[in-house]
Amino acid sequence: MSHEHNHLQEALDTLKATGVRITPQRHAILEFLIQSMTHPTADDIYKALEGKFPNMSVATVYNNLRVFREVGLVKELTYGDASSRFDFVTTDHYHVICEECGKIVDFHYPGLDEVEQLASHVTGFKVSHHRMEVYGTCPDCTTSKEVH
Amino acid sequence: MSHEHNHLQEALDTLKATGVRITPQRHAILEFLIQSMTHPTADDIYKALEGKFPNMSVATVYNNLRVFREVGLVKELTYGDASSRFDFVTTDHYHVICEECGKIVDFHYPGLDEVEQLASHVTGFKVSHHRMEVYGTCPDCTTSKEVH
DNA sequence: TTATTATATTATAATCTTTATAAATAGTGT
DNA sequence: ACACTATTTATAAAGATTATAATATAATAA
Repeated sequence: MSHEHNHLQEALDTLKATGVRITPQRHAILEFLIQSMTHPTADDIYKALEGKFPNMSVATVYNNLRVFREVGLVKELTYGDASSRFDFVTTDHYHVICEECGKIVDFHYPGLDEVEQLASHVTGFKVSHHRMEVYGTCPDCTTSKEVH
Repeated sequence: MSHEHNHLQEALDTLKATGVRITPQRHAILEFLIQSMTHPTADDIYKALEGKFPNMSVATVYNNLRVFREVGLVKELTYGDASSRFDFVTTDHYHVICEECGKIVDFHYPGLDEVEQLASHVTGFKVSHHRMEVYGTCPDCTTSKEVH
C-alpha cells in the first residue's frame, strides 16, 4: 500500500469523522493534491481536473480547498505573487522558494519553538503557530545563469 | 533631529542615488510609511493621503510602493487576507499577528541564519533571505474573550 | 531662469483572483 | 428507495492590482 494511498485514505477518514461529505470532486482534488509535488494554485487544480470533470466550477475548487483547510488537511501558502498555493499537510516542514523559477522545495527543520516563546514573552500574545520560508536560487537556475 | 526625520532623509538620499525622482506624492507616501506603526495596505495609504492629494490615483500608490520595494526601502507583506501590507524597512525584526483582530506587532530576534544554512545545505539552493511570522492572539483580544 | 526631455501622475479600463447567490443535483442515514 | 441537507454548478459580483494613454512635472543643462 503506497504512501499516497495511505494519505488519501486518512484524509477521507478525516472527512467522514468531521461530517464532511465525500464527493467525486473532493476525492479528485485530494488525490491531486497528494500526488502533486508542485504546491498548485486553485487554478492549477481546476485545470488539472477539467478532463475528468468538464462541468466542475472554479467555485467548487475554492470551496473545497477552504473546507480542507478548516479541517486541517490542507495548508494555504500566500507568497508575494497573485494567487495562493495549496499544500497537503503531512509532516512539519518548511519551504525554500526559488526566486528565478518559482520552484518550491521542502526541507525539514526541528521547529522554532524558541522563537514563538520569545515572541510570546515580548509581546504578550498567546502564540498559536508560525510560518517561515526561505528564498533563494535553485541549483538549476544557478547553473543556467553561469557564463560558459 | 528625530528618528523619523533621519529615516525620511536617508530614504530620499537612496532615491536620489538610484535616479528615482522625488515627487510630492512619493515624499508623502514615504513619510506616511515611516511614521505609521500599522503596516498599512495600499488602500490605507491612498485614503490617508487623499486629504493632501485629492487627485492622487491608486495606481500612483501601487507604482510607488513597487518602486520603493525594488530600491529596498519597503518590504511587502503577504498574509492570508486579501491585500498586501507595506512596511518601511528599518532594522531586522519579525512580526506577531493577532488572528482575532489582525493587529501586527514587531519583535526583534537574533536572526535565523542557521535555518538558512541548513536549507541551503539540504536543498542546494543559494539562499538569499527568509521570512517568518508568528501567529496568535493579542492581549486585548485575549482579555475580551474571557468570561466575566 | 528657462527649455528640454524623460519620467511620473492621473483617469480609466481591464485583468485576475476570490467570494456570493440561487437553482439544480447528489450524498448519507434511515 | 426516500427524505433531508449539503454540495455543485453557473453566473455574477467584489476586490485588489496592473495596463494604457494623455497630461503634467522633476531634474538637468544651457
